[in-house]
Amino acid sequence: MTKLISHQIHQSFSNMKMKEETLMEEKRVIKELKQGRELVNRLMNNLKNPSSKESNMRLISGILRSYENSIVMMSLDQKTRKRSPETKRMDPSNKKKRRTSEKKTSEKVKVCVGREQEGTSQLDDGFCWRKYGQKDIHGSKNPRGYYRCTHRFTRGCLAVKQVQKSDADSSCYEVKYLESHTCNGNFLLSTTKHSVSLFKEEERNIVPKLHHVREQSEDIIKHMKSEELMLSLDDLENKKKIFRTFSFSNPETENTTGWKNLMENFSPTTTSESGITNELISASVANSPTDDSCFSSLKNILDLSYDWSLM
DNA sequence: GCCATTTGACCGCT
DNA sequence: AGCGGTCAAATGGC
Repeated sequence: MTKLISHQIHQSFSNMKMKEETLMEEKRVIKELKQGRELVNRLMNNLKNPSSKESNMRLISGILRSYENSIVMMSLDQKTRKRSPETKRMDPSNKKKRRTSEKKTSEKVKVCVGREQEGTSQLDDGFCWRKYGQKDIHGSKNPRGYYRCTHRFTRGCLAVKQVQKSDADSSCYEVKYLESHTCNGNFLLSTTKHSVSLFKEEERNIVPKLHHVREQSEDIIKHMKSEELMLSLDDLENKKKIFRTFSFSNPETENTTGWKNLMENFSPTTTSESGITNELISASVANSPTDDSCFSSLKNILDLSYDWSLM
């Protein structure tokens, strides 16, 4: 009895912790926006007094960063706040309605097939996942497992995957990835929304090594464009005669034709080896997010080393 | 005791 | 109304 009570207290503390985290998140957003406002004021001063030594470009970069961080934090906040503990079960009369227009914007990406790992029902794709649900799916023999990134609350990573055992081949799993990992803290990578992972029995032991390489080269990657990153990985993979993961970069910053050409050059060897169909890749390209970002456009201008001091 | 998983309930969408 | 995705209390393993 006392054990049960203490456990419930513990759970309540966990819920309180979640609430605290939400409040802290709000404060961080406000702080971020205030910083942005401050930078705008300084930029305006600069424009009024051209003699000022402060770099306009640096100020603009700061403003963009501030807005981007706010957007990231707010989108996370909306998703995690869908249902609070006190709105459920505690007081059934105080049920909170879900917002109707809040249609999930995650890009449904891909289905890929993997093989069962001995002694575990999980596929090791190199990331840490936490299961948060399981559902029997209408018309399917096997239930679907719902996983999210372990770092969802600590690093705000929104990556989610769905794993379902194939009806046709019980040793195979269909894995669907929604959203991408942002837990590496790399915003360039965070805009890489689409990824396909393939899991083969003989490749599993290579996965951690690849992640080690990825972490080590994080600083280098920050200064690389996505295409370069892909090609580097491709090169790495070719050297080892393996292929496991490739990422679709965000077309916001890419030329679409160039992107498709790249994929066409990229896919023939990999697809034949891995079993992924060209249709899948085409669909993935077609599914690429199209929402335009003013920020990325501005960033492009900045990247082109536009001389802002001339303003 | 802590943490991950399980599982029934909740809720939006079609 | 039924389905699929998510939540969170309960449970189990270490």
